[in-house]
Amino acid sequence: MISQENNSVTPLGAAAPLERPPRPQPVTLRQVAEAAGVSTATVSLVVNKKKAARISDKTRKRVRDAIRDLGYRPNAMAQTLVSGSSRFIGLVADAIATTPFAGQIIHGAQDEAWKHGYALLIANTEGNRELETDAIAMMLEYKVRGILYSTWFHRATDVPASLRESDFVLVNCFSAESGARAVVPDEIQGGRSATEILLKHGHRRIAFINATIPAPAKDGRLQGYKEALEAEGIPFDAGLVLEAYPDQEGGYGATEELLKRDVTAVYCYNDRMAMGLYDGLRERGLAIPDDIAVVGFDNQEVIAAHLRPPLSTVSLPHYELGAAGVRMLLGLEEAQATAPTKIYCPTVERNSVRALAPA
Amino acid sequence: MISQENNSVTPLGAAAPLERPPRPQPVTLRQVAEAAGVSTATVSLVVNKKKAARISDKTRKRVRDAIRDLGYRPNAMAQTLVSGSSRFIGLVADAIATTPFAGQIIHGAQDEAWKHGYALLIANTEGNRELETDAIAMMLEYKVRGILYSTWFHRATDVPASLRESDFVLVNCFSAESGARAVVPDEIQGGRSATEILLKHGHRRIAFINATIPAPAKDGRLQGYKEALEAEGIPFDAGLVLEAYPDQEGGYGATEELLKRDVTAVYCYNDRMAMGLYDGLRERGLAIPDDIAVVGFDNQEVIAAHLRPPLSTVSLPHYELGAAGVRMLLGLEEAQATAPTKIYCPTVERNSVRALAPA
DNA sequence: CAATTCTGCTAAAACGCTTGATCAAGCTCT
DNA sequence: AGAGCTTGATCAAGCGTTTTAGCAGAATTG
Repeated sequence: MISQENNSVTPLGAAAPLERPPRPQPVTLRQVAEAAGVSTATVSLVVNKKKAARISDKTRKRVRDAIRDLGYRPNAMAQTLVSGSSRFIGLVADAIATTPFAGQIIHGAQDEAWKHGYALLIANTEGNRELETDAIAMMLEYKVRGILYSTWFHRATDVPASLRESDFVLVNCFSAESGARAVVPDEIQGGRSATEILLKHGHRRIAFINATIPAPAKDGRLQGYKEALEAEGIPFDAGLVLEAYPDQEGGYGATEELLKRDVTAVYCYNDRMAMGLYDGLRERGLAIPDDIAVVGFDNQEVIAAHLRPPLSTVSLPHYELGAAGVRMLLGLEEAQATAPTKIYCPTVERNSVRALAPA
Repeated sequence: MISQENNSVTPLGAAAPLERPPRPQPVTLRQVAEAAGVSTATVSLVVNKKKAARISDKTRKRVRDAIRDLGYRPNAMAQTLVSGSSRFIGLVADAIATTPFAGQIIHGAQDEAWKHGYALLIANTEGNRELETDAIAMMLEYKVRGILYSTWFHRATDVPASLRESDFVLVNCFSAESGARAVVPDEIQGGRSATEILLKHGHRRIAFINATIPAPAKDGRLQGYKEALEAEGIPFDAGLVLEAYPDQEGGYGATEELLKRDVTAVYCYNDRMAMGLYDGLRERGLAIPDDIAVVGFDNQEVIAAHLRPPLSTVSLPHYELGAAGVRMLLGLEEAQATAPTKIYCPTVERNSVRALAPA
């Protein structure tokens, strides 16, 4: 039995639950109109700063005062009802927190949306198809201006049927079929850039530790590597391409094989592999960048910027992906009819590469 | 002057911009009612599965068929207008993408909100006070059920005035003044747990590398360390507490000092410092966990799980923070009147700690 | 000075939905 | 047979805005 001592009127005891006072009903347009002694139409006109409207300065001021005094806030729901479409953009993501990647897409989308007066409505589906359908339904019911459908790693996807009931843009993924607008990172250019970092420091024998798992990134980054070599007139040597699982353990495990290749530099499929490789190299007494230069891919800040030495890498432009997705959705940026729009992957140079001393 | 060639009816050239066909007006309740030959009231009743309503099975079916045929979706804005309060919960964050932390708060909040039929409306303020005010205003206009105000690291904050116009809960931060509900990680317990990992493996001389910058975490984690030692009857030795900037470089730089202390184990303020420390230790030829045991704090997956050896640490429960925030907002979980509600920080044991061989 | 144009403001419909009040039938009781 | 239920459905008001058409009076014009 709970003691009855808590019946005291204002319990100030340590564990007393917070009493939330009921909120007053929000102030409406009508109340403002009454307070200012004008019609609701007038108030609306003032609130929305309609240029065309003819309202005397006197009235205008009275209305504004009333608004301030009452603390009026327009009811966006009512506005939306009238206008037919909300100032929402929906973002459905398959993994919000697994990596910082999705966070950056959200961030970019949110900033850009905000810039154009839109708010972001997000839903996390964890890859669950049913959740996804529900999430899209919810967004549709809220009459979103459009939906950004995003994945945390670059891949092909199929477009859920209900997505077609709204405007939508695929972000960080694409669909083979029908003209769905999409924006993805330019993996090929990224791979080229990564390789070029090494090239421009004089390296000629450059290994590439690719991922084992199939993905657009796997193909694109390899292709970029080839293009960069070719541009320098270096023949592609398939023997210099290794494959490993794209994480720290994979990079670590590839060390042995790598060293057999007698290269002066390595380009890793991603930063996590580079991190593992650092360990492998160090265990064998090899110094970065003096004994071997390393570049990664992804620019995962927590890792790349703080490795010893800091890792040169190529950025996956997730923020830009989100922002570009929004622009495309709003029709501010044109989509290509035939293929996903590719976003540039910028180079980030740190200290894991050094000019090769002439032999 | 733009060339007129684009006037061709359907440009099919490779770079032709995608023509978006105008969307048909969404189907309304009224249209469904007409199609089914009933009143809108009836349709509303069956859509909302009102138990009390008396609708014959025949009618019910006709309505449902019409709904399906027309592809009707309720207009949530209209519903909200009527009901007065939306199914939105707002989340304002000061840094969505800087760390994975905010992502996890969002994730937890979104999952929990969804579970109760709410959608998450998010805004990123980047710490900008003006943006913050705008974001909150927007949420108020959308008549959110309440607002979660979150910070990416645990700290004191002051509550923006406009926040008080709505229900709100502070997440990962707290306010000294007035009874604002808040939920924060239990830093003390976390510090205790971290130390206990070491203790239970037989370590007695345990160093603590604390942060230099003041924060609830700094005090709490230290206090937890003291409590754990005390519980084991080990006198606190201030000489075993170092301080460094809480990142990789800080941890690396602390190595030297640490080794002068002649300890068998270290507890680092966070995983990033531990990562730096790994490098420092390795450079000096010391092996983890054999020569020295290490535990971190935060459980930053990308780092902790993939260091060599994987790092034992304590989790910062960001997901739970977000989820608990939502529950508290919805009144499903009681807030304490006097202090922020503290969320448990779970231990994550990996391989950076080994039982100390008896001397 | 009458005709016209401006100026400042309002009335009222519409947006899509919910819900309490109401109603017409068909039943079941005495 | 009439009173009283029950059943199945409709009516209509109202939620808080926006916006078009229109109106009264003042100012300008010829």
